[in-house]
Amino acid sequence: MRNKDTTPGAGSAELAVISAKVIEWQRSHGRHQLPWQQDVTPYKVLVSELMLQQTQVATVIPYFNRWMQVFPNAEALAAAAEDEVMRLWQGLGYYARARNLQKAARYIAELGEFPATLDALLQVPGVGRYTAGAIMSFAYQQYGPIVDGNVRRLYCRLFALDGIPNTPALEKQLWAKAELLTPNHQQAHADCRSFAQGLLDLGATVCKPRQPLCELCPLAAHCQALAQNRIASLPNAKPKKTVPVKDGHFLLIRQQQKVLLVKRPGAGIWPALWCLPQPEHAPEDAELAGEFSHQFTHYKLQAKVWIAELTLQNAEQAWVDLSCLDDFGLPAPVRLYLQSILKAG
DNA sequence: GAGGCGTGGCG
DNA sequence: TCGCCAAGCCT
Repeated sequence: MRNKDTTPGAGSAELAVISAKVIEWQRSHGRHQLPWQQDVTPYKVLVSELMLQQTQVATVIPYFNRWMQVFPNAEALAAAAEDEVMRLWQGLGYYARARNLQKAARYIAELGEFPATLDALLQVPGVGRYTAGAIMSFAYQQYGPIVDGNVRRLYCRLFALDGIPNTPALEKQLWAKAELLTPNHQQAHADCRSFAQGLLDLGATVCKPRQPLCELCPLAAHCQALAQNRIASLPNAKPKKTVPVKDGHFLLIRQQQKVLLVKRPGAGIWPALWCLPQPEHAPEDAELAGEFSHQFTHYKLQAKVWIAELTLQNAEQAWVDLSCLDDFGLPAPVRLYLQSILKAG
């Protein structure tokens, strides 16, 4: 019996048409948002993809350019001091990425060659399933399925997937679609890079979270959510969780224009960054120097800064002139607070 | 496998 | 002001 696919909108022939349309759209409409996509190297893709995790392109660009000036290759990064790595990453957030990136550079330098298969890339620190696929697609122009926030939204609409976001069940469906839809470099004329870039750009500029531009979408004829008039309700809303408020205390220990900073531990919040000392509780009989608050993804920090005298600090420490803060990697809100002191005189 | 992990932009 | 979102990964 002939193998005939009767599934509406999900046949392998239609999948091939869809991926071809993504590539064609990318070639004619796609933007080259990333200036380093000329002259691609695996190291550049690794650096940019780590920086781009949960971070928008416009934010990453200046960080990437500075990074490549200082650490032009994996060997330079492998040999760098941790403080310099953190200084260049400061302000970008999710600081474990910076530490992972240096671990990755050391791993690759030790390996002697850049990993070039999905399985080998997954062994690299900081590289997960998405990043491995992105490196295969962008750096090697080979088969590399990707599922990120853009692709998630696009596939949920295109295939009318109405699972609950952030659940293994939906993730499994999404990756299954990605593996089917992603072109293979063993096929003739496969343009794996344009497909991956096309997916990301379509998600970012057409299949947007709010007010998607379906009239401009090259996949509109294949979109099940559009056909079912469910564009506005797919993907399903993420279950929302209330973020707790936490109190935090910081010590301002000054000698004229210098403040005492301590290096934070390598795990938890703000790993390996320099920061004002943080006691468990507010010191007794201390004068309040100031306050600030900071909104994290998972909680809100209400911080009080207390004027204090020099005491023994159980951490690496440094006296830092307020005019030299750029020499250290600091948490963004702490940097803001210290800059306000400098401004006030 | 659920939760921790930053920061900035935008409606 | 507030909530959502962003080229996710690790434990």
